[in-house]
Amino acid sequence: MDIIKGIKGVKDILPEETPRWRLIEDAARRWALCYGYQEIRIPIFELTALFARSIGATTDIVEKEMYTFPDRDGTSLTLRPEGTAGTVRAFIEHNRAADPLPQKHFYLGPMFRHERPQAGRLRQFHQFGAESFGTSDPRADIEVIALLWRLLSDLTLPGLTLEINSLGSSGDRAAYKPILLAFLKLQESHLCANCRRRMDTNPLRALDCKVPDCRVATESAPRLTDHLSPEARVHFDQVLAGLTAIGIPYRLNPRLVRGLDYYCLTSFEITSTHLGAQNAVGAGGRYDGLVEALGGPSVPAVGFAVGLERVSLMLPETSSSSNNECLYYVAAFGEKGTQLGLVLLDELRRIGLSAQCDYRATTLKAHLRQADRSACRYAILLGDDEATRGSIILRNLASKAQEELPLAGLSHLLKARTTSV
RNA sequence: GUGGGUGUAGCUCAGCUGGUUAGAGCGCCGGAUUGUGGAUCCGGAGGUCGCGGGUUCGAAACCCGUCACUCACCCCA
Repeated sequence: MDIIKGIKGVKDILPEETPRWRLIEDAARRWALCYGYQEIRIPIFELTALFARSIGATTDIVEKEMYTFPDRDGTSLTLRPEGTAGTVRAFIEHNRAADPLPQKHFYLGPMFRHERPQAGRLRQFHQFGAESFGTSDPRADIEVIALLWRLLSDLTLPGLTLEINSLGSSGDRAAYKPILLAFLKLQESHLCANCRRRMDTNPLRALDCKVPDCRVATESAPRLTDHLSPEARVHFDQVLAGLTAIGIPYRLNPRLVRGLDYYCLTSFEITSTHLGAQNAVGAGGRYDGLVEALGGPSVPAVGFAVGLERVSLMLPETSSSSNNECLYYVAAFGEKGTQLGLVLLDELRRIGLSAQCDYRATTLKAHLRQADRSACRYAILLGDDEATRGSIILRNLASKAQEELPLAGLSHLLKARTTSV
């Protein structure tokens, strides 16, 4: 019979890897809480219409990357391809705008996109994201970027660069588009087929095309940042000044155009030289119109998302080991020893001392080998000799020092010792 | 969706221009040590050579197809 295998692009995170994931997730939670963001847990699937309306009907995500399926009554549902849409939906649905506190949320969990897998890209992948609602002040942009930057720096990820741009207001982009389009028309013969198509759909995307000829052709293109309204210009300058004030280095990238429709004004991306072709670790921006577009009140917002697989790929080995450790190995063998060992093991665990045993082992030698492998601190030797004496031998596996202790009340004695240290 | 690379033991990989019983290292189990782990030595288990077809006296190797994995494009975290 054929074995059933996992789905393409969907990976198991095995026990050897979970400590590094916990390290990442714990750091993300810690930093988010530290910045005053509260965890929100939103569903893994939503009505398809939510994503179509928020992300943009003509984006690749919506056009060809969503896991969409009909519910039993025919309603179209979709596994979430990102977290902002659901967070905004929840924000509107529960009328959070009425809450006087600043609404700052973070989330952590799996996302789904039907793409061809490659290094740093999976069909089920994990994101940590933060969303700040209700504040149009540039300090909110700075705060969000700082949270992202401090988190990634804390994890000591190598080769990080913060790139930043302003997309202006929707009005700015509307005014800029014909100017850009006129320029692209002149260069049309030098552009790739893709970019020629983009001239009709989303001309801004031609600016961050990776085809070398296109880069050359658009080198002297008019810049969106030169066509910002005074308000957008001030906002952008304040964000940059704030980043400088708190010591976060950035690089202006006038070509940085985010793929999702809902972004406006500040747009940023953190890349690393230590990833493969997918070098973006985290990215985000401001999306002032989204809440209203989804039927809520007019509420400004800014946020980001980090790809946790990409963080994991970059995480230095040194920071993630030394976990999963167990304190006691109960080496119970022989007829009476085995019986007493079963009880002792349970007593240790009930009192909160981690303990394990390999039930397959029948000899002391086999037990000690397992104790060594499982990296326990101590082995408790309990054979028939000890059983008749009513004692055990406590062996320090590192120093090999042994001492005989009474079996009665052993778990309390050991508990008292570990807490007094 | 498009292109390249790779599929041999649990893992990492050898395997010559086709040649007889398919190999190594690591890991695993056992023994040397009848109640003391890691080191050493000895022994053992473990393989539909991704799958299907073809060429051939003979295929892990050559040809065709197919699937999987992987990297890259598109795009994105």
